[in-house]
Amino acid sequence: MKSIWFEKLTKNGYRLTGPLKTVVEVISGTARALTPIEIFEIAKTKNNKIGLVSVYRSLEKLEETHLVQRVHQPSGCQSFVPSTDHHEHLLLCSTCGEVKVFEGDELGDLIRSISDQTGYVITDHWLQLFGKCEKCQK
Amino acid sequence: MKSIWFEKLTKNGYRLTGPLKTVVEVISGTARALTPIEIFEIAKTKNNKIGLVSVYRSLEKLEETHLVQRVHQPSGCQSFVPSTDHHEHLLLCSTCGEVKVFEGDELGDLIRSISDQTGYVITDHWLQLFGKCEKCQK
DNA sequence: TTACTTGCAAACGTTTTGCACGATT
DNA sequence: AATCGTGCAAAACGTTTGCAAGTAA
Repeated sequence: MKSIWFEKLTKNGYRLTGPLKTVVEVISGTARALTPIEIFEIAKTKNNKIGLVSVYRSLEKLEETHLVQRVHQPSGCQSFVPSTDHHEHLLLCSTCGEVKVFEGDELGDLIRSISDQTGYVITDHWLQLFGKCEKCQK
Repeated sequence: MKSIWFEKLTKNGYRLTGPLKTVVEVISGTARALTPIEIFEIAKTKNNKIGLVSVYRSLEKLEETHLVQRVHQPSGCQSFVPSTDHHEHLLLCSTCGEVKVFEGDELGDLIRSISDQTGYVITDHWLQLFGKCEKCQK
């Protein structure tokens, strides 16, 4: 997984430096949405020279390369999760922060109907589900 | 409309002060999502003594009373729109920021199926559409 | 060798807090 | 009269920027 990330980053013209590789390691290997500061804390255990600024700059590059995306939650909108090429939606555990991805929504009819009613040209949509994962139900 | 807002705020134990009333006037009378600073700027034209801090504190009360809600957009998550009692979704114009509200999503089947697949208890969902309003299409 | 990236420090913009004064109930 | 809300100033917070030094290509 990491090597695909590295390849895409290189293809986008970014240099594969220590800090960027560390951030990739941290984010690509987690199931939870992480904030820049959480990423920084974990990254420091792998590379104690890394600066918080590099985490922000790495996130910019990863977002630009569509390898990560920002997650919006009632509690805040600073955290990031790995992203994929295809259109997808998120299912978030409100308790532990675990994130699952799903596809296959049947929003076509709804979108067409809202578009007809409002005259809007609809270009994008966000769908997110919130709940409790199996572990956190106990 | 404003008087209903005042009533609900009073019922929640809040005092009807000048700044709060001004913020209600501003938000209840707009079709656009407004940031605290935008609200402050408009509020000053109606009450030049109002402070930005009061805008923040009024928004807290209005959110607590479920009269406004925060809007999440790719460009940021600081703006607010009037809210209603019933479950609803937003349609946003990415160009002018106009917000329309709609109900009646048919997400039940999808939610049940995702719940079965993942073992999550799903408690809430967000659905937002982005597009261009009729004016901004020209 | 060149140009991108780094870490640090400082700047920035938004939001929150402490406090004495003022206003609502 | 009691308590809640105000405005101001200062602090806190997350994020961005400028810069000289370091490093990948």
